[in-house]
Amino acid sequence: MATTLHPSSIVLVPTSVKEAKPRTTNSSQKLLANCKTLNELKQLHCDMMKKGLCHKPSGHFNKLVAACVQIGTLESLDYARNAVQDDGVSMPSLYVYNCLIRGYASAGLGEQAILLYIQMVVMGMVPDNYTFPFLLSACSKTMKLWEGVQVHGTAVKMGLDGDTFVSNSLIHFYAECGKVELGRKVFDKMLERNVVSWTSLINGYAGRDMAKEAVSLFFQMVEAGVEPNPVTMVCVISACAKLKDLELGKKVCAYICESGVELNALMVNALVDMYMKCGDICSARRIFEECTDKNLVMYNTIMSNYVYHGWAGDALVILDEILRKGPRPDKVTMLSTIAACAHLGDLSVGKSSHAYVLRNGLEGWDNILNAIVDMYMKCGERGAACKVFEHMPNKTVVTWNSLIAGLVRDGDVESAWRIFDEMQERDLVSWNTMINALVQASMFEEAIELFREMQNQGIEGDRVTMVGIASACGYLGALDLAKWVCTYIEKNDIHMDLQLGTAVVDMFSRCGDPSSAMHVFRRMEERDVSAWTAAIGVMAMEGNTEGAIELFNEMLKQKVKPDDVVFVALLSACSHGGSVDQGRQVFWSMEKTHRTSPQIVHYGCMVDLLGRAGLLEEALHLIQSMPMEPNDVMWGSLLAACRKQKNVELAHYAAEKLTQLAPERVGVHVLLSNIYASAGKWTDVARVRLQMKEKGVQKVPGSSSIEVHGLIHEFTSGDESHAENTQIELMLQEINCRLSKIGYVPDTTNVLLDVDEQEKEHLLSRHSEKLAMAYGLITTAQGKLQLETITGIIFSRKDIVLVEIIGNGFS
DNA sequence: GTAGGGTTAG
Repeated sequence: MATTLHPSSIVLVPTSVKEAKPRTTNSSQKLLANCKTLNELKQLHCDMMKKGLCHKPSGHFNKLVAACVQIGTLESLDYARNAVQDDGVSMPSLYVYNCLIRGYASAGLGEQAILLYIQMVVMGMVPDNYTFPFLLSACSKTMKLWEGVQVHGTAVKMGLDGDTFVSNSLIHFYAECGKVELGRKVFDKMLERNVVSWTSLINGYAGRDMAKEAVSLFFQMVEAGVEPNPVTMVCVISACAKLKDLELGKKVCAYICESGVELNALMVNALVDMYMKCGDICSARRIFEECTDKNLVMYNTIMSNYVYHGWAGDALVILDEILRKGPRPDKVTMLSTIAACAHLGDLSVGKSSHAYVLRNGLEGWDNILNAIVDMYMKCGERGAACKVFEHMPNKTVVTWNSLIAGLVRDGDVESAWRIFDEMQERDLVSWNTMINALVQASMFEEAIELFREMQNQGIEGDRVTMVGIASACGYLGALDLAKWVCTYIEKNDIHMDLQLGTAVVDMFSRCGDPSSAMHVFRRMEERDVSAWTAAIGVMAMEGNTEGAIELFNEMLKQKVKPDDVVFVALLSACSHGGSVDQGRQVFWSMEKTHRTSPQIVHYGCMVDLLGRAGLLEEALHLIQSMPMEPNDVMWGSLLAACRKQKNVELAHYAAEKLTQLAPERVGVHVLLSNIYASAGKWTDVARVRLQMKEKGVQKVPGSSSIEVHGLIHEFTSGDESHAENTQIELMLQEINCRLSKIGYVPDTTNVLLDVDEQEKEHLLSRHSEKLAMAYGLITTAQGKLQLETITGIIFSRKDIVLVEIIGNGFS
């Protein structure tokens, strides 16, 4: 044995036990404490046993257990526990139990720690004020609230709840279990609070989405005269990072500078993270560069923040730096790297990262495999993703979510929905992924139905859910639902951030409620160019050119830089408002004032604007003179204008161009046939329709929907499928009767079918919008009233029929 | 002895 012993211990082995006993005791204990590995320790233990030195509950034995805990591996902890339990006769000391409980707790093996506690109590030992903090830390890691509460109860019974250490641990424990308010109660009852008490509660708030409370508690602490230490600083800085509040972060930084607390690596890292989360990259980089002992965590912080902000390329630049001069990348580095690859669609780096993960045995960590599945899906490598997925031993909800999101991106909503249905466990992200997938696939009613199902299962929507639902609602034009969405957001205290605010503005705009849209817009805390575009879109929807231009000028005043899209909204406002001059002005100002060249889409807007105004020649000239090749949209737009102006010759030319560019476009045939029809050229109509039939092109029938009591009812022209068709039929007769009484004569020029006048009138009386309106009139109280008074618009959709009626003297 | 940094999916 002695030959393999650590050299220094050989020197200290006594020659005579009697002579050296006092010295040996101290030296052996010192040796135990210095052991770096379990093997070293085992040998020493064996040696001491031979000399009869290591009996329970001697000081030697205590030190042995402490040394095992110090080493901290699972093996060393089990070795100590076996030593404690070996004879089952002699009683180990309380110190030994405390030590072991602490060891298991800090190794993350809370269950074992709790078992030891139970064993100790069963043996009749009385826990002390050291036992509880260790045990509570074990409980918080395994997140069992009821176990912690029992410990709390015992501590109270034993009169130890007044102990500062015990109370501090209780605060931490409750916060970890998500019950920070219980931690607050403990804090409030404390007679003596130290810096750890404050820090524990600050950290509890910061970690539970109550970062505001955390920062305010920090300033209360300073006011109370308690000096914060580096740990407190780290907690409060990370609270500022969570709030993304740069001003507050700077205030805390200023305090740190004043107080003279020395920066340690953790604080530097927290500061770098805070500055990056607040968007102040320069300050973050400066602090990082100035730090003389950069560690991997700091690199990881910068990388993950770059990925978070969507600057995946910059993240990979940092990776290069790590590989050149930094420490070896670890699993967190690789997680950010893989996420960056997913973002960039960089399959090559993605694949080598996957290989690195496998080579370095990092694949045991579920998160990294999830990220790999996600990366392959985002790089379009469905096969590779599925292969990793199939071999994953622990598929979590995140894994499934990545998969369904990937399928959705692939456009395979059907598969995504099937997997979603089969999922054993769904979280909010699963629901949001699926709801937004349906919205993207224009399956708006299904999206709303799924949202209802989600609520039925007791899950409430968040910001992301509501962005999807607001968008679905807008496309459906369901105003009642839109109002409900707005109330839901308020009631559930969902933060109206830029994205949600913009979605809600757009929703009201599409539902034909401009005043609600503008009300929401005016209340938005922050407005970017997309938000302004949505508001300008409200004006466009109303054909309010002046309003749109005013908003645009206001936007410029607030130093928001216009982008391509806002000009589209602006031009469309001019177009809908029939404001040709303003439209031209906006168009030319793009280059002159805003130094941006009009894109093809802007030329398209101009063609639309000129076409609607009947300036077909000017529109054609613009198409012919623009610096890029005209696309099918422009010709389509011109064609539509020709139809309105009944210019068959130009229509023919535009249609030809259009067919060359997009032979598959259904609209061309339909429009062309309609143009021929309106000019009475029925032989040409027949020819086009025959062509359509030959090519297998079918017009998707137009439909109108109406929302009644929160349900959407959809009608197509001549639709008789509705359950209440008989009543609808009666109402149509009633409407027609009333209309003719006041002298209404249907305008049949838009019925582009080769049928006689009577048939045209019949078709017109049953087109989809009229059916939807008739249904609205019989099903809503407001509708019934409307029939009697007919004073305004009862529909959420702008309704041609209604315009027709009002235009004929109904209002 | 109690409190502290970077972590995937929508």
